[in-house]
Amino acid sequence: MQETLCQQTLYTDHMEDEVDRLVAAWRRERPDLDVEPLEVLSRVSRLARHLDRARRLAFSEHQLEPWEFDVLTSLRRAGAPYQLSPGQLLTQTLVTSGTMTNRIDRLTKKGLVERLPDPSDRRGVLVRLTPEGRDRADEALAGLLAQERAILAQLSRPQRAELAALLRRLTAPFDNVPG
Amino acid sequence: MQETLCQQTLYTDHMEDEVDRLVAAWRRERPDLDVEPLEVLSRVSRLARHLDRARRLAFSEHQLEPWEFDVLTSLRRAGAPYQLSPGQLLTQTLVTSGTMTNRIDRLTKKGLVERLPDPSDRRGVLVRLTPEGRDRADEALAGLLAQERAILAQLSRPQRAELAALLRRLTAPFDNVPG
DNA sequence: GAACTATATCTTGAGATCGAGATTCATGAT
DNA sequence: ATCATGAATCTCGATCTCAAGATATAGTTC
Repeated sequence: MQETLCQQTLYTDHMEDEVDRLVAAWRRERPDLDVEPLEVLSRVSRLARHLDRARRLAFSEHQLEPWEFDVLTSLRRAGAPYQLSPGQLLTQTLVTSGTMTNRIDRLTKKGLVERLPDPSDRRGVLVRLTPEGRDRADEALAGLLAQERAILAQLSRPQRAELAALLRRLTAPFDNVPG
Repeated sequence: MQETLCQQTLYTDHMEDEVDRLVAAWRRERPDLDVEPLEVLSRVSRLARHLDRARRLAFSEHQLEPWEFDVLTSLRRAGAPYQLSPGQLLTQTLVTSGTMTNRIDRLTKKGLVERLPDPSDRRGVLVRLTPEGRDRADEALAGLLAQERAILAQLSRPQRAELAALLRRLTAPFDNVPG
């Protein structure tokens, strides 16, 4: 079973992508450099951009922007009463504090979240999902999962698990240190 | 050798990351949904954002922004005479045409690229790297590769190859169809 | 309990991106 | 030749993001 997995992955399906062309170009132009790192990390960056575009399309059916989705779902999965501090939202969405203030302002105007004073820390604020915000998040999530499933159909289930495990080893250092 | 690879990957090093927490939260809040796709694609998106931040830092030593690096290196690896059409730059950098026009304007002002009329198509333009642009690209690339190597040190060489192959299967459909 | 240091959030201004539409030229059919 | 269609690039306005600094409050040490 594991051998099958590896053989599949390592030896079949050599359809080229832009990164193959990019790496080949570097090897021609700069044969003195080892560009192996690009094989992984350029693919990550490019795939993320493709995903952004696809998500923007998927969400437009629900009149949601990707950034709105990110904030609303962070609150949604926090569980009832669906509230987090702006600081917690920062670590989930990986944007700066100025950006988050702006996002909360706009979502408040749209009636999808509301700001409450933090009862235990007068410096702080809590952002809470409104019932409408919760519904919008749930709808959009279902759509996103359908789209992502289609993209991942290129891989078998064990391949997806393998991929997730390899990626985790790269993300964990970022997520677990001050970063 | 392959068995070793798989065993390592599948069974060791279970340091958690934000996506593990995110997936656990969804399974608690929405046990009716299958959120397995997030294990892969949320990691891709988040890792890309971490990489963006790291790149911005690495490039600041060379007074380059990530977007400048992307354009300059696209031209650099095209080989002498280091020129491409704006359209070719679009497919490499995955931005819109308005963005690319703006980028070329700014790089021209900085003296890193220049615009030439396309001799074979009077609608078209060619963007050419200046000698200084070429040097800046080469310097920054070396720095980037060093940084990326450090990030990838979490994985063995065969694991990196495996990861690249799995990612290729996801990027290839985007890169090879109209998209 | 006063002074410091650290934390949480917000404000601001500059810059970058996007989408839609306009412009200019190429290509192919009639 | 003329027209229609399509392609390549640019223009423009709105929006989004970031970085740096400002403000207010919490802890901590003496």
